[in-house]
Amino acid sequence: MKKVVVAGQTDTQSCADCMVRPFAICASLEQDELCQLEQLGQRLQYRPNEPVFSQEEIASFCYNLLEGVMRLYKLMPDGRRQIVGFALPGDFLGISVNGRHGISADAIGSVAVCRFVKKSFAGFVEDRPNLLRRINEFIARDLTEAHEQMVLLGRRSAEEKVATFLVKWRDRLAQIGPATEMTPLPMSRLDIADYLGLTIETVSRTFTKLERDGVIEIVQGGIRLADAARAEAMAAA
Amino acid sequence: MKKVVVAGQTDTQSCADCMVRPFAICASLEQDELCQLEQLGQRLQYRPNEPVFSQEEIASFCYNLLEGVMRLYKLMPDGRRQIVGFALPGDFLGISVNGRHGISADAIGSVAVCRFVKKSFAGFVEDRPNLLRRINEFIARDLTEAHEQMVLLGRRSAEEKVATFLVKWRDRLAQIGPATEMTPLPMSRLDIADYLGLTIETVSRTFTKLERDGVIEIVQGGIRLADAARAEAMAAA
DNA sequence: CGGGCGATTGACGGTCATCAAGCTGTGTGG
DNA sequence: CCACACAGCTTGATGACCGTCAATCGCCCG
Repeated sequence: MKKVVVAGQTDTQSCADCMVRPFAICASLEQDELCQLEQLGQRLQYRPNEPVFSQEEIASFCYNLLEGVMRLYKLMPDGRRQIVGFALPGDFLGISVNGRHGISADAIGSVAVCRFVKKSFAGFVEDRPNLLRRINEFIARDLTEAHEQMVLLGRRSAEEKVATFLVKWRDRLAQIGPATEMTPLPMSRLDIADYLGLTIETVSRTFTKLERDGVIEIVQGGIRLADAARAEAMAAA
Repeated sequence: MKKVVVAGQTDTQSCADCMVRPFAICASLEQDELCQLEQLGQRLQYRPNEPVFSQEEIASFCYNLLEGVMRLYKLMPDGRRQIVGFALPGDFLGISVNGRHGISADAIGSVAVCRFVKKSFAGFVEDRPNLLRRINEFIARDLTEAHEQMVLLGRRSAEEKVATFLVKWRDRLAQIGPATEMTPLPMSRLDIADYLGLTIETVSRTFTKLERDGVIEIVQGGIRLADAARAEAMAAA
């Protein structure tokens, strides 16, 4: 029986049968440590488009994403938005540099997280170099991806941006789940536009152009990479 | 007497009188640890435009930047370049995620670094949670700055990009050295263009426009923020 | 059936890239 | 001492790419 829990309420579910553990920071923990950490975590569920934390907010918690997809973004004072990443199960969120969140995070569809009070989590991490190193690797990976995204934003054309996004998104999904013929796109066109530094219209036009050119096929809720080789060529490096 | 050392040669100089220690990861070390680390580090000097490490190269070393400015960048197969950051004294470089460098790094002017063999450095860090946490904070800060740079690249106009760059560069210099009336720009216009996702012509035009508008004054080797308030308004958030 | 939201398509214009000169300062050699 | 070369920077003319504004479509759901 699946229990539906709304944000703010807790659930009791064991780390033992956590699907994302091999992908999460928890993979660096021994069995007994895992039990200790379990005491600190709280399982929460968020509904579509519900905010999880916000830019400038005091960063009291950090999160393991268990299920669903989140958008991570920054807003400018005049409302312009830049999505800096999409989070998938296994991702660790909420690291902050000055006690406040540098970005905002929303659920895209339904989302389940494992939430920790930052202070107690920090205490747990304190003298566990294994876990510290694992967190290190996670941030370093994020930084590497951020560098690649800068290349995309600063130096690629609209068509290259869209193709690159689709190829990388497919690859990320393949890493955490079974490979599928169809690549689901849970985020809206507007989300994609704000991720790629484009407008929604340009994204839409580029999708249809790629479809006309036989590179992709647009299907309900996602796309199919009809000519993966050509898409990968556009995404080169 | 100042000793000039070229890349590949060593120098013996003590961490005790290291100017950048308070800004570097070393600030988290006790006196005795500092001495141990000193055994592992090697002081090296690089000439203007000399590469320090390169994308895809096996990452055998990591570096503390002691003096000078470096450009950190990624190259696309067709030669397009995106500068992902400029490094200043105190910065820690060479973190890699898969054993290979994700970016390239050059000296811009003359540069001095403290170089460590990654393996021995990793051994030193191993069971020093203080240092691990400090490195964590450094990467997290880099990631936060990367997020801000994504907003700039994806969502700001050319004028906003240049103004933002100048304001932030001035602020960074102020943090590690004495505040000065003139803001030196050791990097070329092309470097600035490749950092902001623009062409050199657009950067040049924007500089002259900002000067005509009384926002900046272009001087030998740098600029003066004539109307800092207006520049900061353009850089808002 | 009608309302509403997300996506698509079209017409148009602006911003910034491209191509091409010309400029400025610095170093070099006759 | 001046001509010259060269690299970095600036300026100008032109146009492409993508943003803006607006209309329409398709789909879901009440």
